[in-house]
Amino acid sequence: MKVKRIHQIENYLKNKQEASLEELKDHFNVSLNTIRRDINELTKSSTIKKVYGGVVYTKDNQVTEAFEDRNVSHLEEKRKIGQHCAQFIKQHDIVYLDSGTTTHFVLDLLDKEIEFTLITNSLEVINKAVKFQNVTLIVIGETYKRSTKSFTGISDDQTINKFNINKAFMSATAFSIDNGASNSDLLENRIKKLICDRVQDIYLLIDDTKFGKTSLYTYCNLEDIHTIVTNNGVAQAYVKPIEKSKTKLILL
Amino acid sequence: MKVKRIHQIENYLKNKQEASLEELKDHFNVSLNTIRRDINELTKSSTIKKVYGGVVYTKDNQVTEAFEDRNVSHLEEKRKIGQHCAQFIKQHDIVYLDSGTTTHFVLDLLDKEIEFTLITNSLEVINKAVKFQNVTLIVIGETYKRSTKSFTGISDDQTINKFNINKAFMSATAFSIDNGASNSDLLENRIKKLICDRVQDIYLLIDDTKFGKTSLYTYCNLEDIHTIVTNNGVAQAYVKPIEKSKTKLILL
DNA sequence: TATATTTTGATTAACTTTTGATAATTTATA
DNA sequence: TATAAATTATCAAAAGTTAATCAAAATATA
Repeated sequence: MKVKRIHQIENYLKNKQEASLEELKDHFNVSLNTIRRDINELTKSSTIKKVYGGVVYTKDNQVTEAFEDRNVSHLEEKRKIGQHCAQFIKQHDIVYLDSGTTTHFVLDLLDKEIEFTLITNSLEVINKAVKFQNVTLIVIGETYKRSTKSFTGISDDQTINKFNINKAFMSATAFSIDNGASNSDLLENRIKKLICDRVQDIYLLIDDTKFGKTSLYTYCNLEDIHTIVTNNGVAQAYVKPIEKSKTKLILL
Repeated sequence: MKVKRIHQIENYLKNKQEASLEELKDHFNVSLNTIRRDINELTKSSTIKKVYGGVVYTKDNQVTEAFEDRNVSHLEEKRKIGQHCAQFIKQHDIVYLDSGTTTHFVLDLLDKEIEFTLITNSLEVINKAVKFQNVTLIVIGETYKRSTKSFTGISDDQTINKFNINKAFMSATAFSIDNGASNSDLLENRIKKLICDRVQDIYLLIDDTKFGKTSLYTYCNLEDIHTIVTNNGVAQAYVKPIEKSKTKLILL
């Protein structure tokens, strides 16, 4: 009985963040005394703090955007790569911005006056894009995937196929001369493939650590990529073949 | 409870941006002296600044929901209505949360442990829902509409029709006994209608100012609504007919 | 079933917060 | 600069909270 109630109290506090002892007494129909004893036990084991007259649940509830960025590797390279691509978006473009930790930076330096259509499946891109008054924002994908902060899973290919996209800014888990741009998630791969099949200019935004690797599913080959934007540090073994191809290489 | 009041003061200021000490004294029913002491504590921990005769909330760098809430009328009623509905969401429910300024509050007091599927077209709901680890989050609608912060326009009705939703928490521009729940945007109306045609239990979350009015398009009639949740202040002229109907009425 | 153990609620004394009053000081502005 | 209003500091009374004690009730164990 007691253990069960203590657990319930913990849950109650998790949701409400804070509560007075009076409130808990009424809610759990026990005496103030009992609540006190329960709270005494809880404060030992849980992240609950006692304050005069009540309790507060202390656990970092808010993870800020900046905090999330802190765990991104090669952040500054990615920022540079993304921001460099802002210049490629022109008036009346129909643009696809991929999910990932690089592509959303494209919007950071983008002129707020440009009118264009932005198609994306990335929640980070969506939240940055809503601030652009002249952007027509379209989301594709249905089911939210926490690990990539993107909406994956599309009900039918027609949803994507009806858009005439002229520029796509893509991310990738890996890139190699032979296997092109690849990633590891099947649902995401399906969207990437559908986009790349339809778009005129594919921009691949990857930092130098992605080169010479291959992930599970290829979604696009080297010859289909219009421009690769990356940071300086790519080995000559990869630079040479790209320079021989018709794909443009930008080293930042 | 001191801690609770201080927290409430902080929230109050987040919404109002600024307040005089007199105003705070009246709102929280404590002495000026106590408010002063509370403010002193708050200025240490929060982004609140003391000015002569009052306090101001200095806008923080994160995009807070509170900032957006600033211009919402009847905010406290809406918060109460939304938060009250948290209890209706149970394990394994498939829930639709409508766009609007009330419905997203449902998530504020919701148990983070409950596993359920959440379908929505509201960006505010999406951004609150991503913090729930046990929620399967599905977005419907494609094109972002700034005025309602929601995704409207769906490529085909099948997208919605494939979900078996059992509870829908709906907002409305207006509600009347004869014309039911109505709103003014055609694209939004289409989604609302599709949802209401398929869902088992329709909860209508509206503040008292919406009663006795009719907007352009009706999406749902009184007899189809399971429960109306509103604040106390609804005229008897509307309360009586609802109580006679099979629709439940909750006055907060 | 009887007995030990735990949990509970009532009581109360010790303690903390809140309050309002007063007086001295600071601040805004006419 | 004068004046009114706001602020700070201090204090003691009032109100609310806590922790300790103890007996009754519930529960577990022999």
